[in-house]
Parts: sequence; C-alpha cells; structure tokens
Amino acid sequence: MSDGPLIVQSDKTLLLEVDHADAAECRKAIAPFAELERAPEHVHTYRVTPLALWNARAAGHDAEQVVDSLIQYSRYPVPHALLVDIAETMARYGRLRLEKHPVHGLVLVSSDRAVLEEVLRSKKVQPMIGERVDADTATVHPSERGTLKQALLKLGWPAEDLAGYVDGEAHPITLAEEGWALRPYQKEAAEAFWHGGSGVVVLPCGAGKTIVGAAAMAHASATTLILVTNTVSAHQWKQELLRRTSLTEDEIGEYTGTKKEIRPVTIATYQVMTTRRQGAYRHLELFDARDWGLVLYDEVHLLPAPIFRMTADLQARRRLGLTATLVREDGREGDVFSLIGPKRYDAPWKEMENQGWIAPADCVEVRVTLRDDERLAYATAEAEDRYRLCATTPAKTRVVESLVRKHAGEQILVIGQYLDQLDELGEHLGAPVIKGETRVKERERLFDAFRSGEINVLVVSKVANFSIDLPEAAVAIQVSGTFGSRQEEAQRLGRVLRPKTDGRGARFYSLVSRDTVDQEFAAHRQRFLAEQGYAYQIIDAHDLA
DNA sequence: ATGGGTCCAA
DNA sequence: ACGAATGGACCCAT
Repeated sequence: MSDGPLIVQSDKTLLLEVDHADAAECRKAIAPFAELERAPEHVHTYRVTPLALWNARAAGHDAEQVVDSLIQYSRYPVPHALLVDIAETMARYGRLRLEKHPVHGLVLVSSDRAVLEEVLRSKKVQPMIGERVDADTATVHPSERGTLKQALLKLGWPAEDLAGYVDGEAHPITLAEEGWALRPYQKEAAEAFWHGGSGVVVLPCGAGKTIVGAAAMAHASATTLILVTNTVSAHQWKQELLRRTSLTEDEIGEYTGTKKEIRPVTIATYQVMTTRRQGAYRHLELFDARDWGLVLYDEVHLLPAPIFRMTADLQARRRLGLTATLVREDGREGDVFSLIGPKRYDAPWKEMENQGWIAPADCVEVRVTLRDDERLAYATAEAEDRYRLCATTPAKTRVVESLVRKHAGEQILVIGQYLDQLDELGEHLGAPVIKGETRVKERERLFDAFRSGEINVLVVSKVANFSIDLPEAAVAIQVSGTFGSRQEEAQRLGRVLRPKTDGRGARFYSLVSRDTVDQEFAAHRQRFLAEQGYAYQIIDAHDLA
C-alpha cells in the first residue's frame, strides 16, 4: 500500500502513475467504475462517476470490491469520505425497482420509503405515476416505463427494471454448426445479455459483434428487429446471419429506402425509422408489423435522438445494444443506460490483444511545427477557421511522405477529414483517394486492388467512419479528425487491428500540429484508447528515421 | 423493374 | 462548432 500506482482523492479523481510496475493491473481494476479524464505522459486522471458505478453495480460488482481495489492500489490512505460516497452511490441503484404486480400491473417498488416519497414529489415523475398501492408501491402506466427510468436516473435514483419482457412471436433460430465456433468471449457476452434481460455489449472493432447478436437471437429464438446505421451494414448483417445461423434468405428482410420487406428477422436503417410518409411515422408501421421478441441496436453510440424516443415505448421488449465505445460525445450515456439497459459485457482491448483476437498496435503521435507564416496566420485567424488551418498544414504532407517511405511494402491507409487535404496527399503520394463522391463500383475496385497488394497506399476520408467494408491494413496515418471524437479515433485504430498472418504488430500514427487546438483535440480523441491501455508515444516529426 | 443522378435534412 | 457522408425522396432513362 505504501508504493501503489494510484493516488485516490476526495474529489473523486484517481491519479494513476503510468510508469509504475502495477499500472496496467491497476487500470484493469479501476476501469469498471472510473472514466479516464486526462491522459498526458506520466499521470492519468480518472474520475469515479455515478454512471460507471451503477454500470458496475448492474454487472454484479458490489461496493466492497470497488473499495478493495482502491485500497489495494492506493499509495496513501484512501479518503474515508470517498469510500462512503461510493458505497452510497452504488446503493442507490436498485433502491427503486420496476416490477410486475399480479393485480396492479407495472409498479414502482421501493425498499426505502423516503426515496419513494422524494421521487414522487418530483414534477417530472409525478405525472407518470398512477395510484398508490401501499406505502412502498405505486402503479406506473406501462407506456411510461422508459421515460420514468430516464427521469429517475436524472434524479440520481436509477431504477432496476425487473418487470420482465414479452416473449414476442417465437421463431426458431439456431447457430450454424459447420466450420466455425463461437469464441469464448462472444458466448459470455451473449449469455450476460440474456441473463441481464436487456442492455449493452461493448467489444472492440473486429471482435465479431454481429456474431454476439446472432447468438443472442438464438437465445431468444424469436422474431427480431435489427436497427443499423447504414445500408452497407444492413447487407453485412444479412450475409453474416445467413452464414452463422439457421436463417434462410426468405426469413430475413431489409427495410430501407428501396426495399420494404418485413420478415421474421428484419433489418432496418435508423433513418427509415425516423422519416415520415404522408404524415405518418414509418416506425409505427414497422413496430406494429410483428410482435418482435428482440430488438437489436447496432452501433449504439450513434443512436439518434428520435430512436431514443421510440425506444422509450419499447421497454417490454428485450433490447440488445452493440458498440465498440460506449462513450458518446453528446453526453447521452445516461439515456443509453436507462432505455437500452446497463452494460452487460465488455472486453478490454488489451485483453483481446493478449489472447490474439486482435493485433498488437503501437500508437504514435507525431508532432509537427507550423512554419512562421502559418503560425501568424493561425494566431490571427477567426476561431472557426483555426482548427482547419492547423490540422491541414503542408508540413503534415511531408511527414506522411516520409512515413510512407519508412513503411514501404506494407499496406497503408491515410485517413483525414478535409477533402482538399486528402486530394493533395493523394497527388503527392500517387495514391488513389476514396471519399463520399467515389462511386460504389470504384470503391470496390480500389478495395480489391488494396487487398490484393496491387495498391499499397489508400487515402480515405470520413467514409472510413461509416463503411465497415474498408479493408484492413497494417499501418494507419491519421492527418486530421473530427474535433475531439473518441469513437472516431477508436474506429480508425480498429482499421489496423485485424491479426496479421505473420503475427506482426500494427502501427497507428496521428499527426498533430504543435501548440495549436489540433493538439488539444488530439488529446481528447486519444482518451478512450488510453483508457483501454494504449499509450501514445510522442515524437517530433524531425526525429522520424 | 432497375440503375443512375441530384437534392436535402440532421 | 464544422465539414463531410449518408440515406431517402424524387426524377429520368432504359
């Protein structure tokens, strides 16, 4: 205890000494209940948040385990007030429960009368509550099940939802038996979801989230509605389900702009759900079309606001959310928690790496210095132009060139967000550029050439964030990114994480202009991956060999 | 019917 | 706070 890697402070921050021998072990221990806030070179700052504590609670951790972890790794005596606070916060989850009453239907039950009285007095909660059954029980209109959970979470008293689910229309689904097997973590994830009832499974890019979905469908053996972000993803779900389950072509429908098939398993885009046709919402048509036994949300970190609203009305159906990064930049993690459900499973990226499911990766932040004239232009630029100015400095082009030379012979992706910059890079490198306007046919041709090694360098725009059809590479060079998007960074690193046949590691370079907002945004982007144990080595562009 | 193109919302 | 990609609607040519 006297020389642990962690400093625990009463303001709920945890300081982790990165170079300490026990740092990795400690990171793993605190990850379930703390979120990484800052990650400079030597000391990382984590914060113990209520939501993280409640997720830990829902996953079966108790306050004692959390407290033990803190005490075990702490360098100094742990502030008592913090321990008390952690125990109290965790105990808040489950003090209120939603249950099914044999006579009164959906009820809110409390094991602490004062808490019930407190929340019933809230203006937000009051209209959702029906009559009082007894001192500890109040009825709730079934249609308010979701919105009530949202409101209670905001009040700091998240309800545990034990009201159960409708079975939905049964439909036989089994996993295909030939030629493959569920990986252990995929099986665990599907089971953790099934026993939890509904909630979110978090797995790194390329870890087979679709397969976890398929396994969950096999558990449910019921009609399933799958919601996805784009049509490419819809096709891939269909292909994967055909390959991995007993489902056949005519049991799987696509419900998109062009096709309107409703089948026992239906894959719909988020967008088609939110558009109106002659004043009527499409989603009503879709939700009422079948008695769905399971609703599956792909890329739950991208759920648009209208889908949250609809999901509030779907609380009697089992819901599974899938994502690589539960963090959202819009702060709606609480809505994911209350409307989809708590985190049921996550596999830390580094553990997956240790087990060989994803390739080991070195992350390198390369700092470039602006020329004097650029610095002056930057200093005098309007606030809204500044990021673009520093993110697209010509100095980066030269660095990309030398990195490409250094990795000659390897498959390299250059990823950025400004089309001008990417076009220029493509020209300098003599490499094709893939952007939004690139036709699907052309994309496929280039992807094939890249896969076969005919092309070694590919420059890609934000299409890399969406189209999961992008081929895997060994080296990724990021030249600019969306302000501070953590999930984008994770997605881009994911591009190089497919295990290499020769067992070699992958490289991820992030090019950053020194002493500018580019540097700030880069630091923010890196946080999620730092939380997963990826350390960015910082080097100066001049020191590139 | 089907494939392609343009425009627009969020 | 921004630029870019997207899906979907609609239109036109086969």
